[in-house]
Amino acid sequence: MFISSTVNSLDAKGRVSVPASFRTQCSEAGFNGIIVWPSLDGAYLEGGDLSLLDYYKSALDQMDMYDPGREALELVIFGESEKLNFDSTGRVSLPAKFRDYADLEGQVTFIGRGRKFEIWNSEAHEARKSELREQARANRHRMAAVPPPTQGGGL
Amino acid sequence: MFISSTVNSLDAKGRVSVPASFRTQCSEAGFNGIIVWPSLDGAYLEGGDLSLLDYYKSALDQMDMYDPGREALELVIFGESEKLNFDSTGRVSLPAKFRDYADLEGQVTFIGRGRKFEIWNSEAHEARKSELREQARANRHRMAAVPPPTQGGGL
DNA sequence: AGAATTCCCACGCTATCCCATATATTGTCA
DNA sequence: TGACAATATATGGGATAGCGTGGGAATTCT
Repeated sequence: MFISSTVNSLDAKGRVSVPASFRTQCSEAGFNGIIVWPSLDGAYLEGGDLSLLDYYKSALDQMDMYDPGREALELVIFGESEKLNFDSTGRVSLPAKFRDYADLEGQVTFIGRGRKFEIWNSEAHEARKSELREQARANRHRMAAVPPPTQGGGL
Repeated sequence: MFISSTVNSLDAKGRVSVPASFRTQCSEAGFNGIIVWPSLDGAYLEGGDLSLLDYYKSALDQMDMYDPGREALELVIFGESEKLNFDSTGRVSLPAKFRDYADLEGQVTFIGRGRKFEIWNSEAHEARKSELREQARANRHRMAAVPPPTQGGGL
């Protein structure tokens, strides 16, 4: 599971160290790197290990082969993702299109989210943090109402 | 799996470099090249590796042998496909009928879709991108909750 | 022969690899 | 407990190999 937050710095070549705990997590999944894609919900990136794509593939294979919804999902999930290998010191280099999309430069924050994680411009993430806490506070009572987690979870 | 998108340029001779990650994928499937055919859904090409044809064959074998729909599908899928070999630098040369069909010249975009990939005129693909994301957003909740994949995951 | 296709080599750019240094964390022993 | 050593982690920069691209030579087809 991806937990905790870390802020690391993006260097001039577009490289950033992936937090060590995330790295071991990913390598155990069979690929020495991470899968990254631009979020559908805002100006930040999402990432995970290889098993996440297998998971999506299984889910999509259950939909009709020419369902337009399936086609759109495949194009976005697979078409906009990148496999980024770790170098010998545990960094990945983020393609320019991703840096632009999420406005990344200088400090970058990795935030664990269980099955996946998010990558934010550190300032932007700080800015939304208090709002996030309020929202969590308002919703905390709903937690008891839901069944225990099933495997998986949405995009 | 075919993931990520790349834009490469089509030269005066009708040649285009296949993205390196797609190439290794295809070669591992046993044929040093790609399978390409005009899409049934629009002015673009679809492609994949050798295993994709097996996949379609299995799917078609589940239909009634003399179902006219099956005959049509077989004729289109197998009849319109071409096997395109890589040259020593990893390019294929797209036949004129394909370039015309998909209006390809100048910049060309390869988009991974998991089991297969699409080849678009780059401008045309850029134009549909935002709509695609919206559609994916609207459909993502339809992805079934499946148990995590066992291992590997075949295609 | 002419046209088109395929093969082959050469260039430039970029991403990747590798080593060196800085910072933080853990461990060991007096 | 405190100081020092040893390990793990993060960062910076130079060297290198891989990839995409263009163009010429060889081959095939008509």
